[in-house]
Formats: sequence, C-alpha cells, structure tokens
Amino acid sequence: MEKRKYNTEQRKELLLFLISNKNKFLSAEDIEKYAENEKINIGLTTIYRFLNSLEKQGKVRIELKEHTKYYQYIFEECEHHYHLKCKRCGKIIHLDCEEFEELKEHVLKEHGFVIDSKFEIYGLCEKCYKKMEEDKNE
Amino acid sequence: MEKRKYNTEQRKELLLFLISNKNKFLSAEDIEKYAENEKINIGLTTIYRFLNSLEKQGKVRIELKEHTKYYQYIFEECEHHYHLKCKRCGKIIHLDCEEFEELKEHVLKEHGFVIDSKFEIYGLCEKCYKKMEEDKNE
DNA sequence: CCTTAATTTGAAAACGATTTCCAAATTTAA
DNA sequence: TTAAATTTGGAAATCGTTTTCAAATTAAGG
Repeated sequence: MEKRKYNTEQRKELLLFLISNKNKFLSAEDIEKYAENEKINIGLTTIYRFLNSLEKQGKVRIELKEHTKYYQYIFEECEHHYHLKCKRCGKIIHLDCEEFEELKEHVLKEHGFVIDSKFEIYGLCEKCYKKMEEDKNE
Repeated sequence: MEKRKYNTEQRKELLLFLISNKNKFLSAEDIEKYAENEKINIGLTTIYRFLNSLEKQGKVRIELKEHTKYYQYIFEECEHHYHLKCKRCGKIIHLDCEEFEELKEHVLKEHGFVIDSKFEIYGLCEKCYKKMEEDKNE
C-alpha cells in the first residue's frame, strides 16, 4: 500500500473535498463525479488509493451499503463521548459514565472487539417513548 | 425475482443444508463446495437465486464481510440482538450477554432513555485492529 | 535550477462476487 | 400425457474495486 511520502495536487484536492463534506458519506464514484464537474484531474484509481490510505490511518468512517463503500472524514470533536440518539426527535444525550467504560472493557476482553471511542446508540428518549405509548391507544 | 412456484430438488437440498447449519454464516461459495462434496447437482446461479429469495422473505440473517455476503437461516428471531460491527471489514459479532442488559437498564434508570432492543456498536474487530496498528508503521 | 532517484499517477486489464441471459430441463396442472 | 409455466445452469455481463506498469510528478542533493 501507499506510503504517501509525496504530497500531490490530487491528494490535496481530495482531502479538501472530503473535509468540506465532513458530515456526508461519499463513495469513490461520488468523488469522481465531483472531480469531473470541477474539472479537477483525478483518476478513479487514485481516488481508491487515497481512500484506502485514509482508511488505514483511521481518518475516515466507513459504511458498507450493498457492495459499495462510503467514506466520511472524521473530525475528532470530543475524544471519548458516548451518545444516545433518539430515533424520533433526534435528541442526543451525551454520556460519560462508568457503565460505558465497563462495557467497553468487557467487549474487548470477552469478544476481542475495540469499540470506537465515540459511538452512538439509538433508541427513544423519555418524551418520545411516552408519546409512542400514547399513540398505541389511539 | 423468482416467484418460487415449483418445489425443486435443488431448493429442498439447499434448505436442508441451511437448516442443518442454522448457527453458521455461509457464503454462496461455501454452499457450492458442500454441494460439490456431497455430489449434489446445484449450480452457483441457483444458489444465489435461492439465497436472494430467502433474503426477500426475511428468512435469513445477513453478514457482509469485505465483499462477500454470508447467510444464516433464521430459526426463531431472538428478541434482543446486540451487534458489534467492524468498521473496517464489516464483520458482525452477535452478542447476548448480561453486560448489555445491565447497560440498557442503567441507561433507562439514569438517563431516561429506551435503547432499541436491537442495536449496533461500531469499532474494530481483533484482526482489523492489529492490521491497523501495523499499517500505522508504513 | 538541474539531475536523478523515489514515488505517484492513471488507463487498461484483472479480479471476485454476484447478476443476467437464454436455451434446455423440470415441474405442475389439466 | 401433454402443454404451459417455471426453474435451472453455464456462459457472458456487471459492478465496485485492485493490480499492473509505463509515464509523469515530486523531493532532495549537487
């Protein structure tokens, strides 16, 4: 794999594009189309190589949809933060408690899995849960 | 997609095989190899078609690893399913342990939040974590 | 600057898993 | 038993991605 010792125009452009889309998941094809539109000269091969290199460095989040990989540039906002995100209203509860650290430890020891230092768990906040219960009786 | 109106030898054989491996995730290739060994006459195309049809009917669980789909026949849907999903290779670890129930309880009591009975936590599996450590030195 | 060596690029070909095509085979219903 | 409907499977196509390799670019040292 690339050692990325030279800083090329292509990489600068790609990085800029990813950074300006930090909240979106993009496929290699998405990026190619953007480059085409902007008359930036970058081959698909180079895009794939660059994305792979970012992946290896842990600088992107990855989503697998069917048979296509989507990449999102990671901006390290808060270092270790666990979030509860309400599926219904979008409310986010930030957590930083003992229980989550314990869970992380357990998963590492028993399941050999390194949980992201930042992750989201989905569900319903109190308000929305109550609303949903009410709705059932309608 | 197939309407599956005729009940063929191939489908009976495939179903039997999946059922007798209900706790394993199998790829189309795995199934092809099995059929080869057992001198059962089934083409790869038919295997894919059958798996797709099961998928549409919701009769299999699916795991995406790298670029290959793995299928597991669903016997009974277990109520609480927690997953650890590797960001890098897509591997899914199925969990069903005490610690997760405790976490759920804690979040409900202390944070008033109802975690989905089925959820995914992202991170890196052992293999990919090691790879990533190695890659950093390139 | 200029030269050279190391690295990177990108078009084309390869790749691997999956899907599509289509003629032949099988199944069902009558 | 026959005919129509459906299914099969090999070959070719597809799709996203990776590899290959000659040409272009970059960095580093005269």
